[in-house]
Amino acid sequence: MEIEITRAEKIAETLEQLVFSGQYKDGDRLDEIKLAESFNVSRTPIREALQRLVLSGFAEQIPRRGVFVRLPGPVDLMEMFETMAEIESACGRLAASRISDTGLDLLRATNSRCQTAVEKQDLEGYYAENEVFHQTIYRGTANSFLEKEALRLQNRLKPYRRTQLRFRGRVSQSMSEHLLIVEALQAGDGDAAARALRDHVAVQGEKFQQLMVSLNS
Amino acid sequence: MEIEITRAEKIAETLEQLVFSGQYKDGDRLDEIKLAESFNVSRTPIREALQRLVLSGFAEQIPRRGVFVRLPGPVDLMEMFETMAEIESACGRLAASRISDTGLDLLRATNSRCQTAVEKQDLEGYYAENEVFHQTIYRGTANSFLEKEALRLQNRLKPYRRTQLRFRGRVSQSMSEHLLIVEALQAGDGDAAARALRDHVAVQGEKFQQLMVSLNS
DNA sequence: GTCAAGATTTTTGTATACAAGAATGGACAG
DNA sequence: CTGTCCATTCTTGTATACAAAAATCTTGAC
Repeated sequence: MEIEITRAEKIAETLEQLVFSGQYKDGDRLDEIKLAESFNVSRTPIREALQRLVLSGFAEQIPRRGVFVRLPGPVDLMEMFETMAEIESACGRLAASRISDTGLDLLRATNSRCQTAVEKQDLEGYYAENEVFHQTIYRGTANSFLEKEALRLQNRLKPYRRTQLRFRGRVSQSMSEHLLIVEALQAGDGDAAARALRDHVAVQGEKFQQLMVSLNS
Repeated sequence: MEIEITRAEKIAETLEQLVFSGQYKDGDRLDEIKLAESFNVSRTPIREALQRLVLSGFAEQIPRRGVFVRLPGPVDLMEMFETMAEIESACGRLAASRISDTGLDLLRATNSRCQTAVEKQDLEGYYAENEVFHQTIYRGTANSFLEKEALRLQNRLKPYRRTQLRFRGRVSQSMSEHLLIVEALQAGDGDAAARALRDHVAVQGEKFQQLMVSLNS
């Protein structure tokens, strides 16, 4: 973790969390003055934080009008899940021929911690370990640029990934998919790893879509 | 093209161009005061523009120290080319089953304009049409999020893509690769399109690497 | 009562002022 | 002559002031 000194960065992070946590609704205007008051700072660091939100895609700026939160709609989310599936697939392909033995060990260890969390019904633990599992694969690509891109998208989708786990049996299915992924990586089979990861993530999108449909009916 | 009203945005774009065009060297400090003077504005819009550069990855900010241009080194570029290859590959896979007939027509038309440019030895024309060719495939994914990501990376790599064309025979090879891609998309063969596009872009990275090596010797 | 045009207020974008940390340079000890 | 410590200067980060554009409100005509 980097140490962040400036107030603007702290504010940006806090604002991201606020938008993440659903404090704001889509289209809400992020009032510079009110934010400045609530953070007890001037408008300057607030404006810098807002810029960060806009550049990260969490908000939209309309010149001379203000900054408005832009929460992804169902279509956006499906597109993002699909993109994530492809990126993770690419990570799998590259990692298959590059991941180190310690990386594989870490993968297996994380996976068993995942399993333990499942048995304990510890959903929070599962989320955390699952994230590490995927991050280990990103790292395994030995491509720090791709790794960063993957991390960015993973973070962006984080609030929506949990929804899939509401489906009965999804967690255990997910675990067996993890095993498939590990095997493919271990065997150095890039195509298999790519396929396994694409399917694994794509399922999340499909589950998410199912949820959307069911909520609309 | 969006209309951009604020000075900060204009400045950000100009600064990006300046960094692109090699006006600055890696590690150069972007002096707020000097920039403000040269743009005839105050530090405020300059700071906003610098933030944009940092968020786009063109520069790095060290708190209380300043903003420094961060040009990608050979390793960074190889990683970016590799990532681009995977993203284009994903675009090909998705576009194969989704691209419209008009999209395919556009692809073929662009390709023949590419060919014309080659015959005319019009490198600039070739660059432009080649870009459109790939952008048409991005569009064909019917996934605007992925399309945007692909465009972002394409833009980021633009200054470095041309280097590959210095190699004898590369242009004609590239054209035949394009044909392969169009055929796969037309046939709706996702795997073939993915493979063809991955290889097509990966070659660029390899050629780039060759160039790097030859320059270092 | 409704709508429109103008005045007022509010808000964003920019400039400037100020505070605090970092870089620089010089004095002094060794 | 060299290295260290302190003072000065410079730069960034933040606050405030001002300008311009948008939003809102008021007033008056119909």
